[in-house]
Amino acid sequence: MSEQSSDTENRNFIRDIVADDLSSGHCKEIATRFPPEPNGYLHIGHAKSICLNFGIAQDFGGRCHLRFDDTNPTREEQEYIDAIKTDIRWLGLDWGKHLYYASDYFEQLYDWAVHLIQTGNAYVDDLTADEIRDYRGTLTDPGRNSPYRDRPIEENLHLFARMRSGDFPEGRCVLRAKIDMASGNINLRDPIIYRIIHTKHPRTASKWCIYPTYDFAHGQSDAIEHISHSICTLEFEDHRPLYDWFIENLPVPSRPHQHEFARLNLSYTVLSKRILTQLVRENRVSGWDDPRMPTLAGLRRRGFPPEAIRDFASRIGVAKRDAVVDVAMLEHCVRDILNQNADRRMAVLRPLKVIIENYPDSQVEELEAANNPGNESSGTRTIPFSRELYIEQDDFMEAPPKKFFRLAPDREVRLRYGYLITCTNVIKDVNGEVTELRCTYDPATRGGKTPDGRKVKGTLHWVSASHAVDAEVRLYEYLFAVSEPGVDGNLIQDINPTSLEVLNNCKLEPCLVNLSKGQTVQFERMGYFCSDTDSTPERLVLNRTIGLRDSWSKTLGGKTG
RNA sequence: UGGGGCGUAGCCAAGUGGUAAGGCAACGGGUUUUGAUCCCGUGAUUCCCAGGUUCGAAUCCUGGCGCCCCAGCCA
Repeated sequence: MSEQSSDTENRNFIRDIVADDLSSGHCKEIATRFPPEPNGYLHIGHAKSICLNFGIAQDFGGRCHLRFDDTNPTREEQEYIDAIKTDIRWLGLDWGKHLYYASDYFEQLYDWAVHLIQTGNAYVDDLTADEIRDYRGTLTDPGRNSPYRDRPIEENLHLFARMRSGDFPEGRCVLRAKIDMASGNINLRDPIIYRIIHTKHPRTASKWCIYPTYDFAHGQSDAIEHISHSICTLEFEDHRPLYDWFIENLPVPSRPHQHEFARLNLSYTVLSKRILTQLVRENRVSGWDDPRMPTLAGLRRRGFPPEAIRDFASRIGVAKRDAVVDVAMLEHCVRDILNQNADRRMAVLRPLKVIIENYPDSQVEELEAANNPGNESSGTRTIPFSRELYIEQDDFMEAPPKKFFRLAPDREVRLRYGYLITCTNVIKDVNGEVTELRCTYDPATRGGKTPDGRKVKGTLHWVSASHAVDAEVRLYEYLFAVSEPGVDGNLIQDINPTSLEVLNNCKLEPCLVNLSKGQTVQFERMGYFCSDTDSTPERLVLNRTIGLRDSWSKTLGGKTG
């Protein structure tokens, strides 16, 4: 029953197809695959596909392969292969022993190409790239047959063997499937299936100088691995007839089927490997793992929990219509997980000195604070309280507007887990900037309690000045300033110039010196933060993973901190 | 003007002839030692449009309209 209800929750048209294929006996075992090309880092759009493919395998008792689609050595690198494996594991999915490479099948693929030649279904074409384009026709005009289309089989066999042995320079000739130059589907107009590339391959080194194209490699690799459901994105929809044509014309060991779904688009972000690569190459971000990047490496460094990304993937669903998911959905998933799991701490990002004038000069109290008030089992910690503190600059206003219930002259607020304090004096510099606050505290309110039942609207976070740990904190906003970057043509102009703000004078609660890598905590009232990879024991560097929801800034009129 | 897809609330998304699920966002209200969390409440007389079939249509039929993808020796 519970299995059924979870199936219902995750239900989508592809899972329905899988379920039908299983119940109709159409297939006995489910096998899916995630087939990245190692030419860039994985992003959250890939996460959607990963969760879909691995999720189906998990829920239907099947398996999911990780297969690198490494058929073009001019673009692919070992670095990407390693990064992709790291990212999938981090996401929490496991290919077990099923790690494959399309390049594992080069010999078999070559034999099948020969088979196509022998059956009169492929030929070596000497036309140049320009000529091939010209002969291909247009969307509305049919193509024309290449003059080399009817070469004798023996000649094709001989030429193809010479292509393999390196007799020709790149571009000299290609192997083409012989299908239909007049097809309305351009993919069927004698698609190229092998081309000459004299580039060292990350895995096969210099063994090959001809490489199969995606169309020729993908379906056959699926067949070799006995993939039952080959799930890909919509742009491959009109490749399906070609996918099927190869399967039908080759003695492959199984009969896989391709199914297409809509790729993920996210507001305020770009999920195009080409553009992400450009951002990295042009140093518009610090790298593939820049915390503003939608890459899994970036999200990880930013402090997004993998569970949140998986939850997001299941919430957005899978369908065939083009859609732009609101990034707020992702943020909700992140906050949801972090709210449950992140320990609470206090940190002042923009410090304002507060002196408690009636607090004994050398006294220090250790006050107890809950690590997570919503989760008793997370325990408590202790925080030092002393005469000199820091509070957030935004938490004081000399002339507060209505509904501002933080600190102001002659006002009383609660210091969380500390005491109630009242502001008695405001110290300013020559420019009139507030530099320090003088306050008094009520000794009867230790721990922030009000034994007399008095109501205090404002509760502020704070940190003891002499005990505070200094840190740099990096605040991030969307990398792009508009919800659909690039719609108006120039994507670079849509880059948000203030997507990174670095705060250098942040004051953290002492126990934060021990914040471990990969641990995300909540700074009360400020948001979720994690240690950055740049952090060292001498110089702490934290990232703001995401802020808390903030209805106060909304009432102020959209001003953000 | 060729071929392949898709149109259900601001954004996702169920629904497959029996009278429009759910989530996000937004907006009210309650609780609160985080203006957070949590809780409660508010949305489609209508499913791109127009006809038709039917007792009954988002679902079937016909005709429009709109959007996306395809002319790499990329994937």
